[in-house]
Amino acid sequence: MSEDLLQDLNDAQREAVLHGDGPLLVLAGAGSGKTRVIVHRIARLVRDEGVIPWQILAVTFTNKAAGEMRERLEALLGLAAQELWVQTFHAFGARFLRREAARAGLPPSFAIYDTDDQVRLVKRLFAEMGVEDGSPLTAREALSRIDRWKNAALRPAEVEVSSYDVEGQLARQLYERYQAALLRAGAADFGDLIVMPTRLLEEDAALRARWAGRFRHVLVDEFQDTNPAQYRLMKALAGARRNVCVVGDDDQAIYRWRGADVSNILGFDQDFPGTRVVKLEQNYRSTRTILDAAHAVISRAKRRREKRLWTDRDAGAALALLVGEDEHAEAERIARGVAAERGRGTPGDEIAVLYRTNAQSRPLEAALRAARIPYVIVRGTSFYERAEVKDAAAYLRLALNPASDIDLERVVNRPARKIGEKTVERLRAHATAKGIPLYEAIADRDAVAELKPAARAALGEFHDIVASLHADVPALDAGIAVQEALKRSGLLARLEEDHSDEAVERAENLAELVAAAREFDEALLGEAPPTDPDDVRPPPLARFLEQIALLGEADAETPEGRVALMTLHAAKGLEFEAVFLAGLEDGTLPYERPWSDQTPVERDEALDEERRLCYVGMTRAKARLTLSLARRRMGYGEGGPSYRQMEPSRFLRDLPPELFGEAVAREVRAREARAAAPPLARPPVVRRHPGALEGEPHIELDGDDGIGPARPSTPGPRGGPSARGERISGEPTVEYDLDQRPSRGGAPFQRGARVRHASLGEGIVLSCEGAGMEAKATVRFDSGDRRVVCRFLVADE
DNA sequence: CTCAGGTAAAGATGA
DNA sequence: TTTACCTGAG
Repeated sequence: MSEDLLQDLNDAQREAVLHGDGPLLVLAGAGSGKTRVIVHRIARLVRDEGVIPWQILAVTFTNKAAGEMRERLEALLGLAAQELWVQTFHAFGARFLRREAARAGLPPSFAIYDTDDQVRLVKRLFAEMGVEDGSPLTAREALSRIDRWKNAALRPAEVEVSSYDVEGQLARQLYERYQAALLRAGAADFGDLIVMPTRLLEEDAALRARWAGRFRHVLVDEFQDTNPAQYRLMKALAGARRNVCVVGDDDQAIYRWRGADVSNILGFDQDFPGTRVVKLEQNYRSTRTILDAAHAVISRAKRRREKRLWTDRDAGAALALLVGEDEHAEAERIARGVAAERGRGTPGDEIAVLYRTNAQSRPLEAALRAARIPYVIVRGTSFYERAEVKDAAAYLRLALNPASDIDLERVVNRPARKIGEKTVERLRAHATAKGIPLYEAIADRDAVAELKPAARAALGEFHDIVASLHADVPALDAGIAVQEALKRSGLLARLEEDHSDEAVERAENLAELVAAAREFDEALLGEAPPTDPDDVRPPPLARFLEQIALLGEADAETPEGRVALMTLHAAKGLEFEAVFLAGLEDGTLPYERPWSDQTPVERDEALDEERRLCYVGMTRAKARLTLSLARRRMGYGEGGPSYRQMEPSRFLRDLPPELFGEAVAREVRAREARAAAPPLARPPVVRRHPGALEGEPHIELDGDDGIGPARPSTPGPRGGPSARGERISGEPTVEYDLDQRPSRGGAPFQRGARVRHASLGEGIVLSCEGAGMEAKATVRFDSGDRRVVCRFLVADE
């Protein structure tokens, strides 16, 4: 029976799949078939061990991972897979709390507040507490402290802050009020979805017995990313049976900033004595070259479990490196590289462009669009973050729970009903004094007595809308509920009056929301009735709203044929034939905040995490990996945006030159020899490697490339076509123009040169004085003539 | 008191 | 570029 489940597994994988009861730690390197092991293990438990699907809990961190796991389980188990508890930690927490809402002091239809809601709530509370806007503790900072406490599963009363830590004291006070306000509004934040179940289980033995009793097996994916609260939750659920299987890789721990604690994985076997440890070190994804490169980067991390992935695949293609003068030139080269990749027949959805920060996506998008390459930006959320969609969601949440003040404040004047800040403020004063929600205050004669008749009328109208939604909508299917909310609130009508492009787009988004809700309803129809007697399922609308809060984009799949653009964080768990990793510069990757005040230890830890992030990115590539960097990048200095000279990433310097191919290695050796002697002025060298094919891995650089010994670089503006090694179609593709760089000093821009400025746009240089960093140019922009420091200008082609 | 339009400032990762 | 605050018109 289980034969087919064990086929095509290596020994280590088979050991993990076949492991019986008791704790199991699977250390699974990138591309080692980790998901396969979890999926096959679950399938085996159900098929061969007779474990009932709803007795198995498998938690992941991302919706993507949960979705993939569920899909593969459905393929193996069919309908039986539906009742498996396969979901993210947070989705599990929400599901748990819906059932145990009363114990947590929440209504079963509690809303889940996102970061935006949290910030608005904190600002409100700060105002109540008399904390000024310019306080040293911003709302976001305060929330990040609260978040940290929640990651440690601390309740407000348990938080200890030194009496000298004034901001900490304030944050602690805020935490108390914040939590009370959430409860009053009948809402939970992301942290609560973990903390509340954890604490309820830990403190109530009967409850724990019930839940730990029902889950005969608990599996945790991406275990390296668990925070202490999640760890305790897992432990409580595993109970005395201790059938817990955790799978992870400390080299891929990239969520330390979210409170993840690698010691959960490093110390697991101590916390669960008798743990069986299985290591998966054979990689099935990447070529040897890619693995060697990734290892060169990760092996220099300060704190890690020693291990090395191996493969029986060939060395494969050499790494490629692209160097651009600035982020636009870098993006152009990447676009050309992507085009070449497609030219050799790689489907678009097997190509990814990865970067550290979302801000890097803009020039990449522009370049891909210019090259007519279809792409898609993969982001956790975006659709549900749109203002109009959030407005609609706020009406729906009010329909379920009118006491949610944050939602009410959001939409009380949307669409505009002439209810302004002042009106709300007065209303709030009454609500606070009487201890009632805003919704009730609106219906309270005393509260609205002093308002102007116009405001009173507008509020009354709004109250009627919410009241009617509250009366009619909660039991309806999600699709109809959304439609009703859009209609009765007037959101859609107002947009349809307006024929601007923006309004049309917003209306389309709302239509999209209705469609998503209908789809959701249809998916529910396909649900088999629960065989689990304890399974209580909330009504469709509540479930839809929960999905919105937890899932972000309903469909995270890359549309067919499109090149995927995403952050390194979003790339975890994915794989592509060809990967372009952009921005390999110190400051970008590793990312570094120039003003950060970290201790040396914190710096080391942060750098290690950047290293792991780089490792994650590199190991996404199956066959070809291209690295790229920009010599300078637009950033923010004092006095607005300006170009920063970037040094090649230290991670690049960790890579052995041979990985870029023999030609590069030879060149680097030659340069090393030359570096011993003082460099003389030499004419630009352009070497072409005969016989290389179009689209082959290649390297384009002009001087300090990060491979081999560093050489002092010339500060000051660069640019102009001379520095942008042109690649001529059909020509050989390995190019170096090692010593080509603009002359030192002199006016950096010729009269008549086309230039671009970050905020002023394109222009033509009229005159230019000074030299180097201090040079100033008079430029004719569309908006008029301006004198600008050349540093802020880029040569435009 | 609301609203629209302008200006200054921003600076990372996600459930 | 986008977003948050500010200012003046209605």
